[in-house]
Amino acid sequence: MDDRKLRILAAVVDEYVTTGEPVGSKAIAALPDINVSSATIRNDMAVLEQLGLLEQPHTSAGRVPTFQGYKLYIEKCMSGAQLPEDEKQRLDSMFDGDGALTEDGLIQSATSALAEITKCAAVAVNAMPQFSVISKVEVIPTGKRLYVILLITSAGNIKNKACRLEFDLNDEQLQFFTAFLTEHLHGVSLSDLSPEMFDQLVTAMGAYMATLSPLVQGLYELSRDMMRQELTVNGTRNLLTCQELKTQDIVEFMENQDVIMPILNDTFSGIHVMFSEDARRENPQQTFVIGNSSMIVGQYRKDGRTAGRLGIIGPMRLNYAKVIPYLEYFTEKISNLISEKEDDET
Amino acid sequence: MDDRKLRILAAVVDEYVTTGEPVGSKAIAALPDINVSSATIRNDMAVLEQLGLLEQPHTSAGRVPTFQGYKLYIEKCMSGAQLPEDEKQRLDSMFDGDGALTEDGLIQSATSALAEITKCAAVAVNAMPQFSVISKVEVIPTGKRLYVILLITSAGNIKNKACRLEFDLNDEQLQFFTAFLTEHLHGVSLSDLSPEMFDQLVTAMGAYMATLSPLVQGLYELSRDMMRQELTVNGTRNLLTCQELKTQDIVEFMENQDVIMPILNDTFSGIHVMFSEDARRENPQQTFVIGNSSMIVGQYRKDGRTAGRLGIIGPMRLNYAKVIPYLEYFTEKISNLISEKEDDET
DNA sequence: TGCTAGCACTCTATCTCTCTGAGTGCTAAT
DNA sequence: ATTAGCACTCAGAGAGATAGAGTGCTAGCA
Repeated sequence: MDDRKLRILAAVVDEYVTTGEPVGSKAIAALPDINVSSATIRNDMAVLEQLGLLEQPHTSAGRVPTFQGYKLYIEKCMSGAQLPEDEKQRLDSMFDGDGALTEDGLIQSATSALAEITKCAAVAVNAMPQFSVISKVEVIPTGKRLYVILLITSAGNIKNKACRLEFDLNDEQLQFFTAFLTEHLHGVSLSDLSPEMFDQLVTAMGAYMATLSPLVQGLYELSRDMMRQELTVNGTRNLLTCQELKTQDIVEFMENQDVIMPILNDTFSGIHVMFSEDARRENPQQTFVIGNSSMIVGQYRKDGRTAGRLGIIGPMRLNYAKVIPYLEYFTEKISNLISEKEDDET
Repeated sequence: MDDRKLRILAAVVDEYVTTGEPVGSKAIAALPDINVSSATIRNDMAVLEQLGLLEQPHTSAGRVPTFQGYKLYIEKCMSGAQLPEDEKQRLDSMFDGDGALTEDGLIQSATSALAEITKCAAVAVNAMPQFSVISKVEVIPTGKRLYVILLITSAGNIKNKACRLEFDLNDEQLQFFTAFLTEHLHGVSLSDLSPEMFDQLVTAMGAYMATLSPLVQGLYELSRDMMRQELTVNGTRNLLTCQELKTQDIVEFMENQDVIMPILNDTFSGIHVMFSEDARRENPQQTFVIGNSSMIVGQYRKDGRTAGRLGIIGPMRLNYAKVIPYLEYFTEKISNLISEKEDDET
């Protein structure tokens, strides 16, 4: 695999990515940094095709990269692609405005910005929040027999849930319950909460059991709610405009977005590019719903530990050299912003 | 407009709705309850066409209803269409399960069920919540310089927001602030909250002003958040499978769902059917983004007063006789369930 | 040995032409 | 008022024909 062949591969990818048409030998010969004739290029292309890096839609058409071609391109031809400095600044200013942004908010803006910029779908999941612990449980009366349970974790997640009881609680009961919950749940990891544990809680309440068990039930549901990994998807509609993706597939993905969860969770460190063809070969039960698509995943960290993943789903024909730096930027940015916060708090 | 012509119109609509093909005179003559020859039907159809109720895609094709044809059909030919009793029961059981369902939850299940059943997009908005009043404001310390504001309205809406202060509050400050807020805000209608009012609040706090103003700011944002009418849209993807709707239009709608808000808010009482062609004629700045579509809107009530609207957006070629009873059912069901709750509470 | 010019060949996309059949409108008969 | 019959229209499918982009191969050149 000499240098010229790599340059030709890169040229085919670049050209195809921008035009969407199969690339012929003449078009490549016309490029300024290629100084051989089209015949030579034809020979090289034939070799690249034998290596499985290029393919022809039909005999008399130009060449198109295969997913292996893209892989090699990403690996060898675009190392160190960077976001221009002014673009970085433009994006930075987008985040400057609101210092009080929550992690959810950051993920929302990042995915929607990524989707907008790349014209792809952008996805994110938080890491399994099993290690965060309960930092506060509060029960607040809000109306006749109506109570709100407030659950707050060390990771700063807040959720509430309304509960209706059979009877009103008096102050003593309320105080007992709040104290009871704080005693038993403060500092407990979400992953340690089990139905059994809640059963034990209910029995441990003794005389209050009957009255308060709906609240415990509510609390259990709330904790389950918090345990759930949240999948954020933005810009799926962008995919509808790519002709190389089947509308059918996109609709299927819209209807059943969760199928990408295992893929997102499996990814190793760094930026990872996957292709649907590839995935289908390794793992016949199609987790990758959309044919001819690729998925690029990176992770964001909170104080050095993976806190979630951010990715792009788009057609295989994608401007990787442009898109990957953006993804790198956003994961880095989110990591900084949420870690900064944590610093700030402790 | 004699009875036979109406029957022919109905037959064309029914046939076209099921097959999607223009309907010819022979097809109608073959129907059991039509006992005239195809030539007679041709004559009648020509009249219906002159009246603007039917049209031909091209000279040698069958007839297709115009939106005015659908209108007349809905008005004259399908009065009293009802949901079969067993279907009602099936749906009833869907709601039976969870008595603790919130209004939001009900809207979610109703729109997704409607979307599923009708294969259209289902939409809902709550009525402007300007009349609900604040029933509780709470400030809860949750970490170093970190506070959660909890806002609850008489309508049972609960929202929280995290706020970070410059300094920690001591107990006295916290108590003062809670009492202060309760005094000034309890029973105040959301629509009366204005930036000016919050400014006054801040100045009225006197010495506490500097410390607490971020909380007041947070509270203001929270109240704005609650004032927002929430648009729920479900099943837009269903529209992608209708060939008579342009993908382009659907994508535009997905990107900018809010444009239907004014339409939803304008509707009068009862079930209302609107057609994009119609709307475009009356109101050239296209609020109805999707061409060839129709929108059916009904309202749900809470204790007799309109509490929100529920609607379906689909192609003009829609089985109105099937869909409208479903919409009626769901609006009625939601009205009952949320009103029941209100009874229960007061 | 590596590169290039030239040429015959392949194959898709596009255009035109024709043909078929569904459906109509009109007229004359019942 | 209804119907049978007939000529007419027009979209859509199918069949060639054509153009042009791109290839592989061969022979010649540095």
